[in-house]
Amino acid sequence: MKDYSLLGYALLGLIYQQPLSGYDVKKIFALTPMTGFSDSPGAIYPALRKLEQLGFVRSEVQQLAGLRRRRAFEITSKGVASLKAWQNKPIAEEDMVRDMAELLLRFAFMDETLGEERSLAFLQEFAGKLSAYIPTLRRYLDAHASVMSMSGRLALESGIQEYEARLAWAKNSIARYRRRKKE
Amino acid sequence: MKDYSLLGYALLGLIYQQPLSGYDVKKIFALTPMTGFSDSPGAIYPALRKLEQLGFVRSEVQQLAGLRRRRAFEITSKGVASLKAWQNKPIAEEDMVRDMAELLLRFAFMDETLGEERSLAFLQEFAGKLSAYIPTLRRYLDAHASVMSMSGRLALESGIQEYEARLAWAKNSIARYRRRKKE
DNA sequence: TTGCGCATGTAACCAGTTACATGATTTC
DNA sequence: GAAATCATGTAACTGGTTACATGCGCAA
Repeated sequence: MKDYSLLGYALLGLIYQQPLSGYDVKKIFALTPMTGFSDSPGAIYPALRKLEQLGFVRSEVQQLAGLRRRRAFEITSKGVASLKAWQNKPIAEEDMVRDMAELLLRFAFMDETLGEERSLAFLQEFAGKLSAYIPTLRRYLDAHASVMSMSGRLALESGIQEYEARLAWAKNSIARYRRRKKE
Repeated sequence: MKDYSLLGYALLGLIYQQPLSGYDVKKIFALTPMTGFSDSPGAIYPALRKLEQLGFVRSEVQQLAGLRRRRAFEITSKGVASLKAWQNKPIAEEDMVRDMAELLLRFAFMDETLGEERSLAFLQEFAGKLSAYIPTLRRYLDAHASVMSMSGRLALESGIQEYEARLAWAKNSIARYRRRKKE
């Protein structure tokens, strides 16, 4: 139930959707926009083992006719509970600063695990935190712009605009969930 | 000259601007938007040591009247060369996928180290790579949207919009450098 | 005189990287 | 029968995390 690595939760989220082998995961990380995660076996196989030791997944070696043997992992009820708990955590300011990717990952599987109602609530919380955080960055920039180089100012500006883009995205996404609810 | 950790280059960039102690660095990481870097001593002091072993910085213990002793680090010519080489590397597609933060960090100190002309060229390269990369993500989304949950689609959409925001930023920044050149 | 901020460090642990290693099956 | 792909693993290393540990100087 404790904090676990981002990779661990990504695996849990994927395996929640359907049982997967290490190689399946490798392909997903290599070929879909879930890049950012390494597709190296040295990352994936030990992480799956770890999840198994924790009792979050169980595995079974399959020897299907004509196919190579593969070890398929499926999520356990304990794993589901851990995944949901992680997704349900309140959003900390820290997460926004250090780990935007984690927040997006928490959200990515949320419809499936917690339902659309909860996804909407998550977005509202997210938008609220962003609205509070962005002005602190703007204030910093305004106060220090005069002593920064142009590239330094622009780099900071880029960071701020990233947050603004996320906020716009969140608002738009909220609207989409609301529209869907009405239908 | 080899690849070194992001933290290492961040330290090099900061120390390039002015000599710093470990505690100075800690404050910067804690109090400025250079968050994302841990301000824990267990991260900072060993990293500074490592840079010193590599010959990229040198340090000196200062005992100023009335003040606690502090070890101040300053960059060496070898450190400057390493910093510039890192900033000058061509932008790889991989960097865009895995390490946007690294690209922004390379740019953040660029005016000071390489000059505005080079900063402009970097932005042009960056914008070019983004323009090529974004459509591949869009195509993936279009092809797979029908089998994804709403939260899944939106999470991917969020990633794409982040890249679009960076591209808009880069174009706008290019215009700013150009305007400045004319003046 | 207590406690806070300055200031520097070490040690145990852990996750991920790179590289190595193996072997079956399918395709050309 | 060679090469590509499927498929799973291990081992050495490294960088960062958390937690611990120390001690000075200043202000209340």
